Amino acid sequence: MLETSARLLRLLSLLQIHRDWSGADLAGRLGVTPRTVRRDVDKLRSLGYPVHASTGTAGGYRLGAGAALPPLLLDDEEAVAVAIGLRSAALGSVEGIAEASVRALAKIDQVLPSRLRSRVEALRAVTVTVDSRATKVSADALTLLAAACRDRERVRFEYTARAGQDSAREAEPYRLVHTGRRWYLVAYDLQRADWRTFRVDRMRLKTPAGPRFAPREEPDKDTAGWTARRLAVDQHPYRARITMFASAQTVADRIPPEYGLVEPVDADSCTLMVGGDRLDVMALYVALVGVEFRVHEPPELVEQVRATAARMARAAGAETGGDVDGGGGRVPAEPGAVDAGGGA
Amino acid sequence: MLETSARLLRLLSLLQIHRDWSGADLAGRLGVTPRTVRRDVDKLRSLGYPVHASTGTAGGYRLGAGAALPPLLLDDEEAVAVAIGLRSAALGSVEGIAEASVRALAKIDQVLPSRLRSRVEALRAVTVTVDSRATKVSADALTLLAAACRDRERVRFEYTARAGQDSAREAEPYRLVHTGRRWYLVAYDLQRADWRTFRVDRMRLKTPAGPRFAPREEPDKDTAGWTARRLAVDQHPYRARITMFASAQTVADRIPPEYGLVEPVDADSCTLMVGGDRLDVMALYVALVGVEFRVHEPPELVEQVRATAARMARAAGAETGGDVDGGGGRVPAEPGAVDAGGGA
DNA sequence: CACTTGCGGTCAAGAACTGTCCGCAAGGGG
DNA sequence: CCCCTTGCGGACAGTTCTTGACCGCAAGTG
Repeated sequence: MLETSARLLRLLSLLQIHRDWSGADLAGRLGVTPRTVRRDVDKLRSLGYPVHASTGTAGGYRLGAGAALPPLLLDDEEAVAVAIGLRSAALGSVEGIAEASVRALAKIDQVLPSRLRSRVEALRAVTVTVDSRATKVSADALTLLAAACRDRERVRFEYTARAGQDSAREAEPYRLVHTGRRWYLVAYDLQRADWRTFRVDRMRLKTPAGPRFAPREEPDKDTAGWTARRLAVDQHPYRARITMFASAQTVADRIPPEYGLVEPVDADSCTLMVGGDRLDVMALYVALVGVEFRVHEPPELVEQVRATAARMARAAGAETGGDVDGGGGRVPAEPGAVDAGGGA
Repeated sequence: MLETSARLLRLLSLLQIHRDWSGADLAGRLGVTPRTVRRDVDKLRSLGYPVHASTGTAGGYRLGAGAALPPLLLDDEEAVAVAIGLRSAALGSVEGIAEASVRALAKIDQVLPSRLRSRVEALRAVTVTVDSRATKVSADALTLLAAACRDRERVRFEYTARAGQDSAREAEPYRLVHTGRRWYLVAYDLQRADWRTFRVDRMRLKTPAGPRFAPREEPDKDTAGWTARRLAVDQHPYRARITMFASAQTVADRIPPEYGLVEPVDADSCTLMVGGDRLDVMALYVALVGVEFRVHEPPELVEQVRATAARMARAAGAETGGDVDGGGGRVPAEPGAVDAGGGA
């Protein structure tokens, strides 16, 4: 019944706009009996959304934090705010979430009602880019490229090579990589018949996008991904080599794929290569993986981890906000290196 | 059938992560026959989500931009990006969406899985506030207050008055208002037994939140809202008075409620009072309402509107990105004022 | 022209949904 | 302590919807 499915969505949205609802309230809003509301709540629960309920005078239903983010139901204002927020995040003001921002932006951009689009556009027009060091890349170009990667559509563009000469290119885009200052596109260049990375700020996209392409089988299992990660690591001012005392699979599952290169050592440990612009950020990120680790280089990062650990120790007993489980495992000693646990 | 509703949600999410899907693909993913997929697509359509379809070799289904934003299904990375983006937007880096950002933040905060919470927290920790002029208000406090307003929960806090003396307060929170530099809470003060506005940066919230309260009936229909808007207008460096040639209801429907005061004049026109920090932003916002208007004051804004209009004229023929419909209506002449149309 | 893809009608079996009725459990206030 | 409110869930019966299977049709693409 369409009625039923729609009601589930509405129930989810009601639970998001308000925190406490009585069964009777919900029943009224949804136009069904309280019994049916109870059944619907059960359905949501069995779908994995944690709906908490409490009895008594102050009782009611409330949506809690679960294993997965439920579908987010935003009103117009909120949608505009999200779009704007993502746009600024994508342009690099905040480190480490740029790629994800662009992906989310492409997602919301696809479905944003046009009446809201004009509002976003207007706000964009008056928003100045704060960080003048950042190379000038438009959020629009990034959104287009992200969508092209996602939908496997060829892109055509003019490209200005390092030497200065322009050329017309056509390529199959695979990944978008952000390296703190610049954006790169990892793509298969059709003229050159090989994998290439292009600096987005040197590209001038032609519209419309080209036809769809079938994902190319890559010479080494994951050329595009590997190139992207390699690039992400290499282009940063700091490059770190860290041993993580957990399986490569475990570590890879817990970090954003563009963030670093994971290479297995044995069943219980692996090497993580990451790049970053700021040591403090890198230290926290690595600690967040939640397994035991040891930093080998650079020395600055070793020192940073030491200092952070000390600061945390001084804040002794304070809630550290982490819910990651510390991975167990042996932690061999090595002079000059820092051993650190998870849960930071 | 729970199966059916869940499938609808999954279908919606599939359509969001990719742009073109063939019916057979979707059928495979969802574990049903293509015929059922067609039926499900029909259901989505009748729920208001515009699913476009095209026939032929390159055909398939695609989710388009519709009247309302569909439930947004974000993966972990994207959720973190959204949370971070909203946080920075809420703290005032972008004008005009701060309140909405806080509301959206409260919404996502309620359901954010804890494993993501720690990531957000870590990023927050390393993100420096760029705008040093902004008074120091934590996003956490704003989120808490927004949730308290939404859920109608009393708040208890220490408040430092202008003169400097502290006092313990308990209040029923109604609105959160952002004025470019500062955040204010409009609330009913239980000790004083009257409406008050508190500067958020002078509040020190106590946890946990107090009991829920029944919304107070207000002496004048919408005291809290009116106070909030009044505050929003008054606290800005620029205050504008504008006649809009449309009914007060129409105008009120098209602008964010905190943005300005709308007062009816007659059936076809009304007065809009708005405050702002930047003239260009104000000009765009007013133009975005999409009805004919005339700016009376301040003179700077009159000039700004004039200049913007000229710039747009020079960009003649270019797409202006607006899809708002120009409201018809008479536009009386008045010396020294600027007449401007909608659709800018 | 051949092929792919989406569209929608019809049918019958089966499954799910809903409202109604019931008693039970748990929290909060008087 | 009692009473009220609120959520929980079993049972039942009638209604409704869902699903897969089959069909022919329409519309892009090469």
